[in-house]
Order: sequence, then C-alpha cells, then structure tokens
Amino acid sequence: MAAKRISIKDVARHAKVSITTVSRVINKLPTVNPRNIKKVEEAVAALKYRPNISAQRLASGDNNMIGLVMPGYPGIFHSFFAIEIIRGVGHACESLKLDMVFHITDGRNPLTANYLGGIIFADIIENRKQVQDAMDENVPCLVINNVVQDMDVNYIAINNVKGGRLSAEYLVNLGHRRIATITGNLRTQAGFDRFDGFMKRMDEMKVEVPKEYVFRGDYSRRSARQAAEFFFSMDEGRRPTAIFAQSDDMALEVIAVAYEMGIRIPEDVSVMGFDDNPQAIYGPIALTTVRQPVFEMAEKSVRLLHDMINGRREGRIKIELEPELVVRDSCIPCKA
Amino acid sequence: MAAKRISIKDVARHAKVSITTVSRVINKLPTVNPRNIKKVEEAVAALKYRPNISAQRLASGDNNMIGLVMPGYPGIFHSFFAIEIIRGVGHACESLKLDMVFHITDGRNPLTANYLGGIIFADIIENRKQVQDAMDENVPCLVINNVVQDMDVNYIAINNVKGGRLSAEYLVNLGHRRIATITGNLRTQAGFDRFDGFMKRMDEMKVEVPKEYVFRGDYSRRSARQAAEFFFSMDEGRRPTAIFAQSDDMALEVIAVAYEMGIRIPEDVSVMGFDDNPQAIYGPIALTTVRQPVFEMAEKSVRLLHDMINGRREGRIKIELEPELVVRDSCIPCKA
DNA sequence: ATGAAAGCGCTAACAG
DNA sequence: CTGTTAGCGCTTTCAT
Repeated sequence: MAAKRISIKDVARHAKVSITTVSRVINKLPTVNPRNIKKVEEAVAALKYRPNISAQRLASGDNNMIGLVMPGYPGIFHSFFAIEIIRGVGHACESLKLDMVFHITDGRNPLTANYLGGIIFADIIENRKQVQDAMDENVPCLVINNVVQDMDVNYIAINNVKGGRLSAEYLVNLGHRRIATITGNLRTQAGFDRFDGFMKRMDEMKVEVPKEYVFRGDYSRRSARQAAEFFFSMDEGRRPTAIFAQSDDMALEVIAVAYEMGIRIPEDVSVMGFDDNPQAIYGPIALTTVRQPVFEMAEKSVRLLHDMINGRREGRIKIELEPELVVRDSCIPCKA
Repeated sequence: MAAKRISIKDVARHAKVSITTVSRVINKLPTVNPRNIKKVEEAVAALKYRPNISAQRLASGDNNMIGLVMPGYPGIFHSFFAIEIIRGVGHACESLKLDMVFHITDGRNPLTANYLGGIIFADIIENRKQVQDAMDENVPCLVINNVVQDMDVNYIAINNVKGGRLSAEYLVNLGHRRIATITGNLRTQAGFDRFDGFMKRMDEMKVEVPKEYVFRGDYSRRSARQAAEFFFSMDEGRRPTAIFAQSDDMALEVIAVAYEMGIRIPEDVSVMGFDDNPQAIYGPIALTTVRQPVFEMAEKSVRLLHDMINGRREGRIKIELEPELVVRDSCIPCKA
C-alpha cells in the first residue's frame, strides 16, 4: 500500500546533516546552529516529512495519547452530560496537543489501554474493573463525575447532593409544599445523589414528600412524559405545585406536556430542571435550573491527567465541584 | 513514573523460550507447540505482560488506529447527526478492535495524523485541506456525509436531495398547496441539498413556494422557534397548511410553539421533519419524517476504511445511501 | 554545535 | 516447531 514513507534519514541526507541534528530540530532542542535549522526545515518541507509517532514513542518512552472511556448504556449519547464531556475533553486535548482515544465500553472487554499515557473514565457503572486494571498497570487514571470511596483512585466530580439540596431549598423557600420530583437514572451515582440531596433537604425543612410525588425516571424524555401525565392528571387539591425534574431535558418535556394539557407554567405549576443545558433558555419560558460545570470538569480532568503523566503531580486527586442555582422564569412563588 | 515495564524479554525468560516464540503466541501464529503456548500464556499472566503497541506498530508497520475528524462549529455537538456518527464509528471500532482517535477541528491546524491507519472525515466544512494533506501522505481516507465532486476522494453520503424531494412529494400528494419550510444550515452540503431537492420537486409538481414560506434556519431550536412564530402569526388565509422542518429537532420545536399558540398539530397544520430522531416518536404526536441512516453510514464507513487499510479494496468508493419516508401522525391531508 | 552509535520492544525473514 | 538476527524510525548518551 502506502508508498515508501519518508524517514528521518531521507531528511538528513537531503539537508546534509546527521539524523541527530534533524531530530534536534524536530524536537526544538536549543543546541542547533541556525543555519542547520533552516536547512532541515527546508528539507522537511520539500520532502513533506512527518515523524513516525510510533517510533518517537518507542524511543522516547513518552506518550501523549489519552483515553476517554465511557459506559455505553442506552441513551447516554443523547444526554447533555456525555456530549459535554466529549466536547470538554476534546477541546482540552486539542489545545494541549494530546490525542484522544475514545472508547465506548460495556465493561466486559478488558480494555487494552497500556499504550495510553493516561485514561479518563467518564462515569463508571459496570466497568470498575477496568479502572483497577489500569491502575495495576501503572497507567495514570482519573475518574470523572463519580466520587469513589472504595478505591484509591483519583476523581473529579460534581457535588450532586448539594445540587439536589439547592433545588429543594429554593422551591420550599418559594412557598411550595407540594413538590414532586422526577429522578434520573438512580443506578448512576449522579442520579442517586441528586435525589438523595433533594430528599434530605426536604426532610430537614420539614416538608413531606409522599411516595406518589416521586417518579423514578431514567433521564429519557419518555419517562418525563409519563411522569408529567401522571402528576398533571391528579385533581387540583393533590396536584403538585412544583416539579423538580432532575435533568433539563426532562424538565422541558414536562413543560411540553403541560402545554398540551392546558396547564400553565409557571402560573399553575413551577418547574425546575438540572444541568443548565443551553437548550432550556429558549422554548416557551426560560428554565430555572441547577448548573453543573460538566464542560469545565472535563477540561480540567485533561489538564490534571496531563500533569500526572508528566510527573508534575503526586498524591491523590479528589475534587468536588460545586453546582450552582440558576434562577430564570419557570418557578414562581406558590399561590396556594 | 511508571515502574519498569515488563517486556517481551521478561516473558521469554520466565517461560524459558525465545522472544520469537512469545511473539508468535501473542500474535496467535499457528506454528507453536501447545506446551509452549501454555508456558508463555502462564508467564504473560504471571507477569501481567502487555505488549507495547508502539513497538508492535513500528516493527510490523501496520496500524489499527483510525481517526474521526469532526468540524467543531457551534452546535454540532448537540445535533443528532454528530452523536449518531460518534456512536456508529465507536461501535464499529469496538467490534473490529480498532482504536478510534477523535479530533475536533476548525480546519486551521494541520492535523498530524500520519500515525493513523486511516481517517474518517465526518462532514467537511472548512477543513478540505486536511483531507488533501492526508491523501498526499498516503493515508487512507473516507469522507462521510458529503458528496465530493472536486476532489478525488472516497466518500459515503446520504442522498439529501432525494430526501428533500420525498418530503415535497408527500406533502403535495396529501393535497397541501401552502407548504412552508425551515431550512437547516445551508452552508453544509446536507442542509443545502435538502432544501434544493425540496424546492426542485415542488417546482416539478407546480406548487409555488413564495419567499415568505422559506425560513433560513440553522438546525437550532431557536431558529425553528422564530420561524414557527413567524408562520403561525400569519392570518388564516396565508398561513401555511404544512411545514417541512429540515431536522426533527426543529420540527419538535415547531410543534411546541404550536401548542403554546393554541394551534393544533396536525389538524390545523401538518408538520414534517427530517432525520428520524427517536426523540420524535414520543412527544404529543409521533412525527412524520424522512429517515437518514446516519448510524449505519458511520458503521459502514469504518468497515470500508478497514478494508482499505488492509488493502482489501482498491479504487474509489463513492456511495450514496437512500433516505426513506417515515409516515407517522403529524401530517394529514389538507382540508382547505 | 554536531555526529556515531546504542538501544526502545517488537516482528519477520531465515536457518535449522 | 523454534531460535538467531536484522531491522522498524526515532531519541539519547557520549565523544568530538
């Protein structure tokens, strides 16, 4: 196939210097005569030479590829979360000149990733073993979006418990007492924590949340629709005056269902989301929500990993980022 | 950092065979004595040996990494298209045991990708030069979602003109004569072709499309909302009886706006989308749309590229996949 | 400032 | 069936 590739030798010959000098120019080492630099650069241009990265890596031992491993459960790719992670990691890699190797995993396959300089695990569901393996192989690792207690691993996560609390607090302070919620996927840590924080804070504030006000969703619009239809078909006296949907996407669906059923948002029911998905700014009313800095988390994870790979960082990284209330128009004080 | 890595030599020593034999076992070459296979496998397990992929590549010359290059224009990551591409390519790579290196590009940086076995360009906007470069460097390339006429390059695309035609035809055959459309981003080929096919077929069928019925959107929900508000505020006699939104996402927004404004879909206005986004099956009414097989296209592209890399395929690949009408509930015969 | 030479870890003839 | 040996293309001492 590929016509004979041009190697460093060809460049050296063309520039009439040794391959060592060529190597120095490529790696921008300071100890090269300007004249030679110029000659080499010309040769590189003329021959369209590109160093063979495998050889560079083999010889130098270092490695600027990082892996992004994501669980492949259904729906994840349509979630705001996944997209933001990919964007964030991709962006940071681009600016740090790292290569990003993307892996979708179901946790079964062993993930032969030893040729990677480091690995970012975006959430870990069924693939904890892969994390352990990578650590055993001495590959720098970082888990994103998961507070990991039972493994000695680096992580950077978002304080979802806090997020849930923020939401409960805000709604109660607006005077609401009949507050329903639609959970995300409770098998994910983020989903569980959001819910947990919400319930705990409600309890602290002495507002009861009856069972029928808790709908177990899974982040899909479909589940949100079911939930909304269920809540809105309750009779006036029982119907919640506020709904906390634990993702913006679900909140948007709740609003859509409301319009279909002739229920006004926020006059009849306040709706609150979670994510700060830009989609939720347009639409009939701007959504009040809890912002979680996913993109920033993703970017930061790359920077941290990069430091680890280069030995610029020792010890465990355990970071929790704070979510933040974003007040817009979809929640108003309770009139009841 | 990384503790001394275990090399093939260590394994050979441990198993008391030559490194060649170890190599043979690793590569599953048939000519090895079962006893030795066993010994080597045990040594590999005991030492947790993992071959160094850079060395393998350097020595063998082949390469199972493929690049996925995507233009990074705003919004692309929230589009159904991008997600499906990533999913499709990721999935195919997983099953073919290829590694996927993901690149977001703005077309500026030269994309040093010569260490890749092949590259998939997902749509090309401002980065045609990168394609040319890759070809110059003899790297197998495949462009997705773009019919490329002016460059001798492989592509696999979707016949969007046909898709636009399908939609025009269906709506006209339902008796509609006042048909409006919201275009996607016309700077993308897919967006332009969709629009072009629609207009041509309308013309062929002798149905005029006045300027005010054409809204130049950009695939964003926001643009769809603007368009819908514009169309729906026309007075009865001029208001379109059908709207062709050139993405499902936009169609969904049109429907949302309709509900907010008290316009019934499809009784008052028929709405048609484009994509076959599964999101559009739920919601108030199942959306009639044009299906474009993006996931399949992405998967197929990996398979084709894989064949090219292995020399199992010669000559240019120029494939156009056919879109297909998906009739659901959002379009009904015109009553006017 | 420059070059010669010794590997990096692995594969692939080539002998045996 | 197995081992010896010569590279793959590059980086990195170590002299010069």
